[in-house]
Amino acid sequence: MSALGFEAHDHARCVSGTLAQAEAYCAENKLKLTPIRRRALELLLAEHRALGAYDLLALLAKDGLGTAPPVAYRALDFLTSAGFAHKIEGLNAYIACAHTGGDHAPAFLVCTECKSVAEVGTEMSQGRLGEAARSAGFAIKHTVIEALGLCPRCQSDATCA
Amino acid sequence: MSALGFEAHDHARCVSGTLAQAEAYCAENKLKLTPIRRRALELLLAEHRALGAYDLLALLAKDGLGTAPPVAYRALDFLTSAGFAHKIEGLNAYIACAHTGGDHAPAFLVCTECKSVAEVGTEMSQGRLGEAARSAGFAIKHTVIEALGLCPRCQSDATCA
DNA sequence: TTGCTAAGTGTTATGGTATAACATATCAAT
DNA sequence: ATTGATATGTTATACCATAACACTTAGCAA
Repeated sequence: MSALGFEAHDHARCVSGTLAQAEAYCAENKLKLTPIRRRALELLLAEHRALGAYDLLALLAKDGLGTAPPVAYRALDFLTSAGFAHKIEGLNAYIACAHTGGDHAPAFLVCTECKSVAEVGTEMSQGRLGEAARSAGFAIKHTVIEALGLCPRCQSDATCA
Repeated sequence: MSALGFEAHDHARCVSGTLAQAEAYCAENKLKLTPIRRRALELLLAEHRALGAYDLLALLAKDGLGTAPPVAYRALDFLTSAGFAHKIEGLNAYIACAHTGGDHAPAFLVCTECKSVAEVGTEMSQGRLGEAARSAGFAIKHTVIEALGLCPRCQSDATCA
């Protein structure tokens, strides 16, 4: 799967591969990838687009893994803390991470039409934001960097509609 | 008022000056800065930090300017469309704009403790996001660029606590 | 002036997002 | 086996946002 994220790819492999990486990472780091958490990640990876917490909950419910909101939010908390998923603030939705495990400061291209997301690497201390933070004496804990718009596919759909 | 936003400044002037600019901008552009909208902007400017829609609504209610949520959201829609205010997605809150009027693609340093916000200029087509968008054929409509963390003041408070 | 249209406001109801709080269960380490 | 930490089940609630419809006001044309 390309870092740019809007291209076709072998999706089944992308899911199972990332899931395997997540398992390895958890084993190394004493994190527990419980059935709910594992399935939540699997679902996010399979959808390959940003899902709302309640969308995820509905999918988990189909598998008999829980029906109340905290089930979904706890799984998402775990996945985001572990770096397996990210919240897209511009959509109040969640996406599986394209680069398994650990802390990073990602940026996203988010299609508001089909909810597909491409993850782009950044460095927290780079760019204008980091520059501005340093000169203001501001301590960055977390960055939200998102471009909302239309992916190539949805652009063509729009022009033909 | 400095662009960096965490420094002391003559606040009464910063409020009245920006309000005057907003009035001028509306006059030029056939926009109607009605009493509710004007007061909403004034309140956001006066608070000088990010306010939730319901916080703003409570303040408007004190002035007898409305009690139901749509009152606040309509005012905020107008102010954000006109470029007089921005939504901070990371807080689901709203902040008066530091640079009156018109379209721009701002970035923010957001203190999660005291909700103060510094606005930093950016260019939509610059940086990694713009680069990535171009190479992916992605059409950016809007950017969300926020650094969440602690402002200088809240850092010192935290270390002393 | 009248009447039209577009924009703004008042209000009710509802939908969507997220968490607090507490009871219960599981598991690893002694 | 006991303990302590972590995970889960469940209820209730808080917070964020908008749909829909009635009514009013402002601007404009006939």
